[in-house]
Amino acid sequence: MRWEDRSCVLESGSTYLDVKKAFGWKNDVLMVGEGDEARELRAQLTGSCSVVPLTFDDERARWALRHTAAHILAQAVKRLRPEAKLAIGPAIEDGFYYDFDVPTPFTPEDLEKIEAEMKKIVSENLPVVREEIDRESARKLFRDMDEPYKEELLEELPEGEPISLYRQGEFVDLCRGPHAVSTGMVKAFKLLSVAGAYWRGDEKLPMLQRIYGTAFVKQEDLKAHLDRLEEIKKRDHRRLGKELDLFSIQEEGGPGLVYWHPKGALIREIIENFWREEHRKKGYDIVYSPHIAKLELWKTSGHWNWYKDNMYSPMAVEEVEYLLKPMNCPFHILMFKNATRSYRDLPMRMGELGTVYRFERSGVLHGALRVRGFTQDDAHLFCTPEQLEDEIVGVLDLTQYMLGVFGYSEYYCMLSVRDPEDKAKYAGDDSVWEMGEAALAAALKRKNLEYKIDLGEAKFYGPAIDIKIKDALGRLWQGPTIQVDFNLPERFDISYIGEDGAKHRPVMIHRTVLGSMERFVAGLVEHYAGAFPLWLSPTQVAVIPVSEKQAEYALKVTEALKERGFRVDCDLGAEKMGYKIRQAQLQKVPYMLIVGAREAENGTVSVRHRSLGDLGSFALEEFMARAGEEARAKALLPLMGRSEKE
RNA sequence: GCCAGCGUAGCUCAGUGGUAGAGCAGCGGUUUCGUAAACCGCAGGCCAUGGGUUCGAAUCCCUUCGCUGGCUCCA
Repeated sequence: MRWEDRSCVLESGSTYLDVKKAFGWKNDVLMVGEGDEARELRAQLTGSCSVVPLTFDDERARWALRHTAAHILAQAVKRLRPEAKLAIGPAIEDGFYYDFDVPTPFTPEDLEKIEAEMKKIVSENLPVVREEIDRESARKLFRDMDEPYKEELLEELPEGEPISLYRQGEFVDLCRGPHAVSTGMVKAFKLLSVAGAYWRGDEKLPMLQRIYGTAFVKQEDLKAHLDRLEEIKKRDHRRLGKELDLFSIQEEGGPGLVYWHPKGALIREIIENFWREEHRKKGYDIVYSPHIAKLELWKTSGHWNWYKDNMYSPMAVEEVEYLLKPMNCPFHILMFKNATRSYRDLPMRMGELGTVYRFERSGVLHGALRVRGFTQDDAHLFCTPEQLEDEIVGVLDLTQYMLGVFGYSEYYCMLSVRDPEDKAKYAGDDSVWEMGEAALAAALKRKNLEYKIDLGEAKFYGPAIDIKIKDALGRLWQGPTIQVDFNLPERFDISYIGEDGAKHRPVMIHRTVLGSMERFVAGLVEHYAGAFPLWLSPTQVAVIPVSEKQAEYALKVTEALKERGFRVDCDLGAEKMGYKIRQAQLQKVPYMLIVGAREAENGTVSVRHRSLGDLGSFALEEFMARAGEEARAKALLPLMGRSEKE
């Protein structure tokens, strides 16, 4: 065995535990890396080779530890509620869960008791031992134990693969592994929540009780993780949306419908103006379309067939049935169709901030992120098949630029394609799907963007690029999507006249950059933790007089700022200055201008930034020039640092 | 939609069978203040909703609505 420049000789039948001992590795070693493989410590050596110790930092070791934590959870539940039937219990991103079928659901108090029992199991430091058995004995074992879900899982294991069990003390589970050596390794863990979850994620199957938890080797890592959860809570757009008075959802008006308050509406307006500007630069025509249309139109488009579950019931208008739009595409197609189009008109890029309404089941609504009425930054590009790839690249360019302005610089691209098992869910024949997928893939390649293939994620009318953006906390959000569609042009029989004078069928791209205004702004709130960069801040500057005596000067400063296009609040209330600063700070106003006798005399302002604090005094003109530049440049960070001045 | 939890003043929350409370916000005063909360007073609630149990319900039980965490589904 070799490790770095050291080596040791071990007898055959030794395990990686012996390797660990031989090299004197510390106790935080969870697994051993051997080439590309990660081995659990109790595994037998496969031969002579070079190895590396794997600790919690290694993803595989982390998953093994959390998987062991899941087993400890199951063991604790079995001790406290022997009648519980075990389903599955995997490690997941940031933690683990285990699903149980229990006659009465778990309560939060149960969670505490289970956690206490788990602590006991950890302190018992039970060895976690792998065992391989044949199918028949496994079948008998789980039948005797009365674990029907395990039996079901067992039957699905492919023939010929070894069937493995893991035992710790009295507990045994059907499991592929790998695991930590003993329950004692799971030093820091916490159960986080209980939730219902369908067996196999199928709502027709029984609902099980799922317990979520997380586990670490070190207590401080657990604490850091819990702090992060706190931070996520603090940034929650629902909380900040209320605190900053950006938007609300009114019970009297109905769930999933967003009310944009003046400050939120202002942010949205600024973003929309930016959006229009950038789209015009890129050769888009901006349009408006109605909110309802005849049922017949939705039959033609195929929505009535493929998208019915997400649409609201028809309403009768003079005995003709109309539907509220869940998408903008049919309207844009009608506008395309309204004139004879020449190849010279293509590509045609039709953009709209279009408000659509979709039925979402009550349980899925979530703040402004998942709602029933929302405004998409939608566009439909009509082009020739030859132009398709270039157009996709153009959309990717626009996307990258716009996201960058908001500070989203990392993203993951997914190529969403049909589920080959379930072609009935999609419209159109194989050849057009293949053409679409090829164009999307080629565009991604040209942009040097790495991507993963996402089976079954395509829309009903075509394949798509779905881009996930990473926010300030490293969380992924559904961002831009670009969909190729050969199907709707066919259904609406749209055409353009080619160079040859004959009719040809254009290709269509559906695309959105921001997604929806509701979701995008909610995402931004969390991304910025409510502290919008200057160009987006509803209030950019708060003018705060030191005392009433400077009210006149404060108003003069305010007027000057307004004149220069700043969004300003002047706080002339009877409160003390400290109070006003606090209010502005809590509202996350970027700049506070404190004006007292000194400033009034010299025509200056004392500048305080919400995150940099007191920046000293500036001539009003200088402040306006620099803050103006910061806003104009859409800077993500303040341009007025103290260091620069001194 | 399903499972669980929750719903008390504009907001954040106390109150678990015996007369509805606090802080902040609001309003009225006093204070004119130098970088994150001045002081005094006033007002504010059909305890989400409808029903039941009880001498008596914010509190216990059921209904409906909404919210939260998940499952399933999505911009």
